[in-house]
Amino acid sequence: MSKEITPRAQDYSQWYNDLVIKGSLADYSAVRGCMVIKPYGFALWENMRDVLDKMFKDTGHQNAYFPLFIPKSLFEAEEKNAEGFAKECAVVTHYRLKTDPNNKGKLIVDPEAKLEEELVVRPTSEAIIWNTYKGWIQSYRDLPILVNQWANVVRWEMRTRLFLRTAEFLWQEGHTAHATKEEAVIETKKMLEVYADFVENWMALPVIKGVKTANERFAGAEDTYCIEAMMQDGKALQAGTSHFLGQNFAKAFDVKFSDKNNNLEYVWATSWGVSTRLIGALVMAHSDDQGLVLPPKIAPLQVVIVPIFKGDEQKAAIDAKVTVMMAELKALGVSVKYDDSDNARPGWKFAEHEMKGVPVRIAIGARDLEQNIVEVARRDTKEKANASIDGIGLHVKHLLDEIQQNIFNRAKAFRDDHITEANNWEEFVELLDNKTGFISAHWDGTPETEDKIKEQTKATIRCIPLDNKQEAGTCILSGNPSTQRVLFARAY
RNA sequence: CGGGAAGUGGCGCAGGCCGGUAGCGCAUCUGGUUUGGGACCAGGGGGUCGCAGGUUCGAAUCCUGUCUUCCCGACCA
Repeated sequence: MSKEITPRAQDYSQWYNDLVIKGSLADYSAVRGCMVIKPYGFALWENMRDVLDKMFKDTGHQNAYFPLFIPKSLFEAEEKNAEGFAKECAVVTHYRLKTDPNNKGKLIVDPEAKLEEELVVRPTSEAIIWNTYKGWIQSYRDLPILVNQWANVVRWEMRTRLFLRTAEFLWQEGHTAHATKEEAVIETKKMLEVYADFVENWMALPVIKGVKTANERFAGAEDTYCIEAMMQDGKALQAGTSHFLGQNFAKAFDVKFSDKNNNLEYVWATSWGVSTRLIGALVMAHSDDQGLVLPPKIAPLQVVIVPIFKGDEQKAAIDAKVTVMMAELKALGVSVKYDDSDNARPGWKFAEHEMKGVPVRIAIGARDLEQNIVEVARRDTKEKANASIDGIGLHVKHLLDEIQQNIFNRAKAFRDDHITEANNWEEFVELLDNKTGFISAHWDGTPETEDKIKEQTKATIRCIPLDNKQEAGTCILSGNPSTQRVLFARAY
């Protein structure tokens, strides 16, 4: 099997596909736009999910599960939300197949089994959840409701890409209900912070926290907060969103509560989500031409040990040492695998584990045993160094921390180096054409201007950064006055 | 959905124009030698050529339809 990866410089898209497939994260399937997540990729997702799930629970949320199908009449209740997703909904219209009388052994949809009402396969769950919340909420004492769901959703995209945009994807969606606007806004921002914390400190991916413009806002939201990450080709990738939904869904589904003064009020809402798309972000942000580079804190496997030996005697001596090292590493909470399979030679194993992004590789051979050392190779820099077997556990544990930090620093340095200010239209266009990355520029605040810029350059406003510096300026396109810079980029 | 490319043993490809019953490399299996950056020798197994029709004595090859994938757009997390 060819294991060569297309170099980034040659074809960035192909490089990405190669990483996902040859790194054993996922595979194409027989289903249009849908991928198979392979065990290694799913282990990565499980690690991410577990950390996030704990963070949600630590902030007071509980998990629940709502139906995959949403009756069309419920789905259309919140008009903007429905409109926003209408173009990409899969719809169930029948509930039965039957054998084809004209074609033996084949099945056809039974025309007599047409549903009274079509079912929309959820592209997001606000509708079914708010329809449910109506029954849960009568009094201010029932609030807040802090619920999260881990689920799959379907969005029938025109063009799909592994992890970045698939017709079906896995995600979590938090849906909360509150008595006051203030509380809902606080919740929205809190969850944005949780996402930023997770993506930066676990995935080692620096993000910019911000607010979306009206054009880029979630359908049905009053405000969409987001974290934006930069990929190695300079394009932006929305890594997570947290929406303040106002009372839109409460009004659409008639969810009211009695407050302390016995006034009937509409409930305030938020929703927030991250998806398997984060895996795509991870791959594109850190990896290189040799394969994946995974942050130790969420890597399915942190350390691999490769023996190098001639004959059974040497193997036995190495095995004995490795057993001790493995115990030491495991006691420190490090995940480690001893790759002593006999069907591949060391060089092949080295390449294979680099491809899969295992953060640390330990090689141990007969001549190392004599000196009581091993060769420790780190994936992020590909540096190799000898280390004493005594105290190897702590040494590796510290190295994993260092790798985690280094991957983050590297990504952050790249990102900071690729955010450039543009002060007029010529500079803006020049930067887009000649330097990849984000552009910080003044904008007059109107959707019309934003649309025109998108039309002419394919660049969109990724966000208005939170805590943005206020400064007087003029819009790069219209020349109208502006009070702050916003971030533009071409995006995934 | 528009433009381009592609689908042939597990993977990567050749063959196709000019129809005659499928080949190469890697992987795999057996035996042996090997093992400090993707080993070598010898022998073996595995494919109704994406799917469905059609033309023909005969189709991987020609025709029609269809599905899927990749790249570039429009749409989007």
